Amino acid sequence: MKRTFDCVEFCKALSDPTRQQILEMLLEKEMSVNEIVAAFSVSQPTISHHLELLYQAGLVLRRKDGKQILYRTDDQQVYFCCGKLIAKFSPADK
Amino acid sequence: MKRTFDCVEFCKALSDPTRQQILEMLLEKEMSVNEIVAAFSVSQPTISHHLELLYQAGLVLRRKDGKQILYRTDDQQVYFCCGKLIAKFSPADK
DNA sequence: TTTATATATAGAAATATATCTATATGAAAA
DNA sequence: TTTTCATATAGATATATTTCTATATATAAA
Repeated sequence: MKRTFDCVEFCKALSDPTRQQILEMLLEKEMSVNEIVAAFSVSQPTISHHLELLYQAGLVLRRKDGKQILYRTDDQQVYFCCGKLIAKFSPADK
Repeated sequence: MKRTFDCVEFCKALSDPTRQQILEMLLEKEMSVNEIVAAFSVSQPTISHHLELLYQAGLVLRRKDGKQILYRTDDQQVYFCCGKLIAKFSPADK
């Protein structure tokens, strides 16, 4: 599977507490936007904005299911990115 | 060695290209502020600001040497933080 | 001591980000 | 079809971040 990696984009995607929580939630289960909204105290457009950002960074996957859009964390990609991060800043890997 | 870890603060510290470059440079060698400034095209106060941010995040160490302040990456801490990040978002660790 | 050098801090300006309300879009149900 | 529901987009606002210039501080050299 071909993957791209932009280390700054990856870290920016994780540099907000709401996005980190979303990503963590979506590790466990696929959820619709409304379900995610229900778990936070910010508006639906704000959640959609965070989801779009995570999607652009390649950290979540999404699919349409009727009226809903279901999101889930791309845990393989997240793992891949964490590996790249370690490789960049801990090359010796003590 | 006791360490603290704030996953959002860690990612924020890495969410800027200049700071990532600084951190990478300081993996290899200890450098004074002026030496770091010389490697970039931004002002000395801007570099000092980034260094302070990295320092507050615990990612660099510093010591005084005469008139100069020498900075270096705390590679143990960076490695520790990367580990925490993986643990948070890739708990299964496939 | 005065002067020069290295770094930090203060304050302002420009840019980016997070958030909101209002509305558009698109799909399913009535 | 029309209505309803789920999500996205547009546009505005508030806040945070990055950057600058000017200046303070602290150390070493003259």
